[in-house]
Amino acid sequence: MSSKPEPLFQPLARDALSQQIARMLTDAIVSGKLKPGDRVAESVIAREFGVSRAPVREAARLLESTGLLVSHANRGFFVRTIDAEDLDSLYELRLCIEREAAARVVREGKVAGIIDRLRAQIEDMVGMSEENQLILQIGVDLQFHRLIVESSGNKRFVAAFDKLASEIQACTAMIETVFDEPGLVARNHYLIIDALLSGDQDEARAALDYHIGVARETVVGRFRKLEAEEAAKR
Amino acid sequence: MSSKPEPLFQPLARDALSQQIARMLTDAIVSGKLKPGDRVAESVIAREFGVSRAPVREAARLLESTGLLVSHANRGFFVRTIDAEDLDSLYELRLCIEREAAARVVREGKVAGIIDRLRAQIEDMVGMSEENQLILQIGVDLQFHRLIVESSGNKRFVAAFDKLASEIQACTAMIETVFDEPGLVARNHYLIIDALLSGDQDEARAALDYHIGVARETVVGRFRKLEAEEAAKR
DNA sequence: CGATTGTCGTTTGTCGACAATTTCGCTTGA
DNA sequence: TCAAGCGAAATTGTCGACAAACGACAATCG
Repeated sequence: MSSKPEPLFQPLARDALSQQIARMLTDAIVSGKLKPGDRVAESVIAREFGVSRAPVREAARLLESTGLLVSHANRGFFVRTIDAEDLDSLYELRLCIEREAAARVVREGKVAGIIDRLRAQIEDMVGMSEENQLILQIGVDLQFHRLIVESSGNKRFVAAFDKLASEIQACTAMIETVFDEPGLVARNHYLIIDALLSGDQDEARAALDYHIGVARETVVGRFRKLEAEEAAKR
Repeated sequence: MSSKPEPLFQPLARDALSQQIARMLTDAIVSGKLKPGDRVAESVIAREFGVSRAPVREAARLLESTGLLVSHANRGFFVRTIDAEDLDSLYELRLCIEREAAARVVREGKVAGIIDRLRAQIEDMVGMSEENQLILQIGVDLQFHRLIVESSGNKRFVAAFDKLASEIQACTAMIETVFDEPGLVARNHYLIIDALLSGDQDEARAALDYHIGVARETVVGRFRKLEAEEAAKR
């Protein structure tokens, strides 16, 4: 017999049901299958998955802590509605974290270790952009930024970023085709790479100020427009 | 009859068991009755409160999302252990948020509206410091900073700050008598007020850089020392 | 006809029980 | 003596059930 038998099967996903359900729900929200304001009734979800309400409840509480769901006492869970102002706050916080993370990456000379992966992710983005895979592109985009945050070495930055990212992803996915020119946003990430490579902390900060500022204006602006249309409708 | 009937009763506090339990547990942790690494078994807590495990479980999940507890699959909840490096990350994130919040408070001219409350809180701190009510003083200290964050108008800042604050409170409470001179730390807050009143964003940022920097060095330094002692012991 | 009250269905909050998993003391064998 | 293995006890993950709370609509009263 082989001393190290090639594993015939993957260990099957045995994390708690609640975790699997949380993932499913997250996907449904960030991909827009569940829309802001939609009710997420424990009993309904439980029936659909064929499980009891307990794990669903836990999954919901988990998503509540990440901000994707909100709960009203005795009335259950709803997909978080988010207004332009709130989204703007979100971007402001994201900016705080990401610029300092980038500064730290530069300060501690960790750019070289991630530069290849960053480049690869930009390529991925460009590709997806050309195929109009907007939602996937947003995912990779956030991965790119996450990688910077991650290699700052500050675990709290990462945790906070992740929390924001899922919400930003959900919001950005809501507004189809935000961006004018295919691949433009993707390629703009090269400016960040340049700034990181410059070795100047302030330049790194400025690059992110600019980059996130553009995204912020675009997405928030779009949101305000949607809100205005919505308000005019009634 | 009065057109707008003066409400005769306050809505009575009827929050769920889980919320009450969460509060109790939080108190126990930040006051140091539960120490980092301690096991928090659902069944034990449930027995003590005389309730079933469900609300305890939910309370625990709530505290997990605030970072006070951690859960290991199939092994339950434990009071979060925190090392000096992690605490340092915590302070770094806190600094990011708070300095930008302060800058925004200055930028939007909201200083006047809170200055009285800020002063009152410093007085409270001084009083508690003189009575050696360290834990209470820490609470008011964080309230002071929270007030600044809150009046930045950025709800995300507040949410993130709250999450950090509970952990910082727990950690600071662990190390008795961190501070040399009674009332010194409390009175140092006047420097922040001065900076806010100066109307200069950068000055506000600098004041918080300094203030939080001192706290960071003190608390983290103390933590490192504790860790070293702990390591030497074995 | 409008406002208040009663009722009903649905959903959450909580419970006690069972199955699955981990932990720990004990035995066993080298 | 000590390590590995086994089994009982304790603990978590999940379940189905019940009671309380909520929202909506019908019934009642002015």
